[in-house]
Amino acid sequence: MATALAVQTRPMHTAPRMAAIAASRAAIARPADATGPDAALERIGVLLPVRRGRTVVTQGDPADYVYRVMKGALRAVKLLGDGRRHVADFLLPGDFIGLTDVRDYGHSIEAVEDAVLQRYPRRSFDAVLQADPRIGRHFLSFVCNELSAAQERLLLLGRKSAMERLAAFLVAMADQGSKPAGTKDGCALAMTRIDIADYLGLTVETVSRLMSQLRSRGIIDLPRPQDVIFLDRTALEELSDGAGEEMH
Amino acid sequence: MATALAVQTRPMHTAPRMAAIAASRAAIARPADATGPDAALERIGVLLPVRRGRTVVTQGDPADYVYRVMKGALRAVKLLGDGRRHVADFLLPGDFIGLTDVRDYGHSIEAVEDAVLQRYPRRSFDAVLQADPRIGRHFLSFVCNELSAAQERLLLLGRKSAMERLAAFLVAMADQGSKPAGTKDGCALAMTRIDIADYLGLTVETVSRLMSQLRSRGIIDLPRPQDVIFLDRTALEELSDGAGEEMH
DNA sequence: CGCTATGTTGACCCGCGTCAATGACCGTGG
DNA sequence: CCACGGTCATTGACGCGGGTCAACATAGCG
Repeated sequence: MATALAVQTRPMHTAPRMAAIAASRAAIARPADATGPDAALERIGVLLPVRRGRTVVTQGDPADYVYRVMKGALRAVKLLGDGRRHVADFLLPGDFIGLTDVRDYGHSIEAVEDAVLQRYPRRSFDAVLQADPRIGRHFLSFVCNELSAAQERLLLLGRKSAMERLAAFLVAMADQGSKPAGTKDGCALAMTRIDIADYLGLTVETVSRLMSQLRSRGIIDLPRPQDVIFLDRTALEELSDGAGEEMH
Repeated sequence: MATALAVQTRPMHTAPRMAAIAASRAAIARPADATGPDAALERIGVLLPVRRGRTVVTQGDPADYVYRVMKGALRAVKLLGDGRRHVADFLLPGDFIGLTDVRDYGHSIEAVEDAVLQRYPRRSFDAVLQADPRIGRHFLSFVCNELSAAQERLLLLGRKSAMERLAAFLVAMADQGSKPAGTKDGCALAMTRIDIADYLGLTVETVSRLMSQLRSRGIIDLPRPQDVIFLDRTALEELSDGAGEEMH
């Protein structure tokens, strides 16, 4: 999905410290590619295993490192003072957890399941960007895709019903990788219902009820809570559109 | 699914968590500066006046141009097939439109009021980026800030009440420039209630009712629908936090 | 001048949140 | 091995915030 981005300039004298950010999933297993960021980054990175439930970075802490997800799944969480919780994103292999030209992390990052990260000191990361402008272009492209995805999510949170959100979520999860063992179509959800609810702007109860409803309507099967098997993907996709294709 | 992130929070007390609207406007009228993007872009751009209500680009059209807002205000709109409407962002002087590596525009861009844009052919724009890596780094920084703002807006749409959204919106609009003539604090709203509602994920009626409620509580004054005068900014800011500061 | 877009307000209602109870699963310790 | 406590998921009963529908006022504009 394309996106018209609105980007704002600011006076040049506040020179931005370069940094990395969020990137769309980049090919991790790709063979060494001198033009991509992979080769250059590998040299400055350290592998870091993370156990399920552990917090990698905390919202508000100084952003001294950039991370890249190699394996597993994590969540980016924001909290409000009264306990409300928002999952800004789920991070999967290839994603970057990083920084911008700002000093502090904007979210806490927690492991949804056991994960492996690669960690780059920010200084080194900046140096790599500095050394090769082409890498900067790659990241610009990545971040633009991130922004585009975030804006689709704004539409979802701002204008879609609970069922539309959940159906879209399930389809997206299925399209992006892990499926329940030995099934043709579906998704294996590493995260809990609470995480899903906080990601979709709903409550656990609503997510749970909608899952049950999808099952009773014969659209999905739920052998276990975390395994969703699609019995009727077309129906799911229609539900995610509100049964009306996006209009241009 | 989207992915990644880890961007920051805004320089805080000003315009807390309001999206892309806030932040420093670009120094458009600034004298030529050889190190910034302004000088290089000026040479390839053409001035383009746009009347209120006119559509500059249409969602789904090929993204052949990049625009920069020089004057006025525009909105980035997405539509769903059943008529639901979502305003992804308001674009103000200094903002860029169409900055993406994707082929098509993801939103329609319409003028909220008479505006002036500068238009750059994408080819030329890319060439400028190519020619000077520093400009690319500036844009990387800009897009990161955009992404960060979008993620604040995700929190707003996903987890905040109608009043919190409106209060945050008003404060952000006030912090970002135009005030009603001859007042100390407040904001002049170029957009309609419908635009505000579609931006905040609400309905016109709700926005209107909340405005009236703020007035009857003595927090704002509304001499005209589009002029909001702050009688008690502190109260507004507390409302925008849900009366509980963001927790880290 | 009407005509249409916009804003405000009221009455009603429904989707989803809230509160509560129950059961399944899981890791831990006796 | 089972007992036990904690987390997670599901389901029901109920209520409210905000959406829907409708009426009316106001303002810009041809």
